[in-house]
Amino acid sequence: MAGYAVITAADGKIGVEMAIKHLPSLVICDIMMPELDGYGVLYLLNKNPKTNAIPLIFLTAKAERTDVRKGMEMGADDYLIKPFDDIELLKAIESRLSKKKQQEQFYTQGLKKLTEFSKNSDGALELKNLVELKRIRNLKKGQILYYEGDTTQGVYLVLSGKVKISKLSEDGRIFLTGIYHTDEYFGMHDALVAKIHLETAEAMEEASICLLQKEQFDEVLSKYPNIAMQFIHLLASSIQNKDEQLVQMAYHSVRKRMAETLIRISEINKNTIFKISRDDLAAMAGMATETVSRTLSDFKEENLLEKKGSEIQLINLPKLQNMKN
Amino acid sequence: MAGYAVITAADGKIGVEMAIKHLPSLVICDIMMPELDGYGVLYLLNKNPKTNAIPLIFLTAKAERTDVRKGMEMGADDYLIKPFDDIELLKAIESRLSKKKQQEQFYTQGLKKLTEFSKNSDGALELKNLVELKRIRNLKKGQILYYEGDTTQGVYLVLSGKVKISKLSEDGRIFLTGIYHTDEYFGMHDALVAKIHLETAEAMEEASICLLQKEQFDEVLSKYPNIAMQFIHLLASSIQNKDEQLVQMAYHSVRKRMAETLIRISEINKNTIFKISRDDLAAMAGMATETVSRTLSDFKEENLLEKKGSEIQLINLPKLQNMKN
DNA sequence: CGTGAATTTGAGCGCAATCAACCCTTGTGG
DNA sequence: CCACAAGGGTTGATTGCGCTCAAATTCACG
Repeated sequence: MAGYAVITAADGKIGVEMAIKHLPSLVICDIMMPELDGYGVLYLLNKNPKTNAIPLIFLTAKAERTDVRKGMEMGADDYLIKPFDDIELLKAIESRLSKKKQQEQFYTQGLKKLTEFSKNSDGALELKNLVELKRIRNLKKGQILYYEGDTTQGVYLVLSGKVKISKLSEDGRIFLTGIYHTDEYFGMHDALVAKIHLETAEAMEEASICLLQKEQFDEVLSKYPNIAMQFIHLLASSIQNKDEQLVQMAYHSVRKRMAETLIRISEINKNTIFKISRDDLAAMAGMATETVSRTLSDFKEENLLEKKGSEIQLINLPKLQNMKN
Repeated sequence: MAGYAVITAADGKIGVEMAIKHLPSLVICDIMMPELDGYGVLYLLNKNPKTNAIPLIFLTAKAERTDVRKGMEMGADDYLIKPFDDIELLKAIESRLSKKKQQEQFYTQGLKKLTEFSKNSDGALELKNLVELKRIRNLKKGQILYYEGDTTQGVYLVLSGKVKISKLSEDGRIFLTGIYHTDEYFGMHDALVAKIHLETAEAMEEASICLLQKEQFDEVLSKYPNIAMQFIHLLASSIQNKDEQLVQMAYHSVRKRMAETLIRISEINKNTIFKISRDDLAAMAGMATETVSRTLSDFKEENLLEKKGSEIQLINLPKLQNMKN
């Protein structure tokens, strides 16, 4: 009655097949289903590059808080609980579809960045084709984009929000190798070298990212040297940073590493005030969370910074920069 | 009488000017001179990209061992002591010039690598012009190619031998960020990003390297995308290695780091037997030399490796790889 | 305003750096 | 041919930084 063309499926498995076949504008999905449950459907659709940008709404009787959480955290776009109002459902659908419209504007934004990226407009058109609306995904805070071991799909461009890239050490400890946000690219190393991700990508806050498919990315690079050059510069400066970090990890004391990490974060955020969890700080500086806590308290004592909750404000940057070892 | 065209200069300063102006095939130079001594001449000629591949012979009364050492270590190609035989001098000259001829063959070798490098032969010709005979330099063990803070000249290709790249931490400790040998490129990061070297390059053994000038390198990359792609891959995989190393530095015990470093070296040398000083090992693994010594002794106890002097032979690779933390 | 998660503080201890002495190899001069 | 530096490598003793485990406290969020 609302004018939508609807395709139905009897269970999760069939639903996924149908979705891949027909590529609908939106998926509405129950959780408790035979063959494959709703979480499975969401997982599979997210995994598949063809379908991972299709909004998905859960419509289910599972009303427990944890169920809702789980669904949202896995990347569902909405969560309706049975019994439901028809108005409610239609509103949710409209809201999702209009959000997708908004992304089209986003897309123009993203494109602008891409065209700026290649100063000489060679290849800009190609890049335009690369950044397809379909490839834009929204991530919730804490949502995982890919895990270590997942097969690579391509290179990602952050349109908004922040994404952290981490690596697991053998004994399970986490190390943050990078934080990326608006207009930055990540996943290049994995996509270009290995077929498998060696790192995990997780959204640090609500973020939207855009996938440049590997083959197409490769093609554009081969065709348009000036774009390739930009990426070479990007990679080269990243190597310098990492070398610098290696020296720091090797020889600097916890105090100095903490100071350096704080400065690095303030540079990433372009602000001396920022929010970050102690765990993330620990994973960036390669130390224990407790030690982070202690060191920050010390720094506060010494009037180098101010902190309330997870918000940190650097006060005495010069002193932090010249922290003795 | 031997048929050489000779240009003379009254002192070191004039000598350098003449050398830069006329670009001779060979320089013969005294050490004790007014205005600028021989070491200064050698330093300046080595520094200048136009003259740094010209062979230089010291011909001097300074006969002390340390003088000879100093001269040779700074990169002189020969050292004759006054009073000298004319035969002796002519032999030295011939030997140097013929060595330069040999380099022409080397040059063909280097070129082969370069053309192989770009599978599709696009741009091979350009690269050929890049690798000019003039740009090939021979380095003695321990000789410094550039220091942190020197201005960059371009990208280097190792033709033979090994070159180590190191970074100084603020308190003067050294960290090895990489070891490069035959057919590998280094100095890219510095040349492409900064105008100044952020790392020090030193020959670990007799080595010969070839300089690809920055502007020309840039041009070739811009013109020939497939070559650029190769470098992108190179850089990307280097980033992965460094990320891996960062995790190791952050969370692994000295024992584990030592094991990983040993394996890395054996992979670089493609051999389980290799020679390396404890200092270099320490600088690679980011620990104290004494600790390296101790750990190696432990490993020997456990039959993981054999060592005599600075030669190490890995015996139980699997156990080293699975070293517990 | 309650609840679970995040953060802070405390106590204890083990690993690896440091300082120091000693050993071994290598090359050199008498 | 031997003695003797000199540099690299090894071993010992000591110390303190930062990790771990544990408990208390604060924060965020519904």
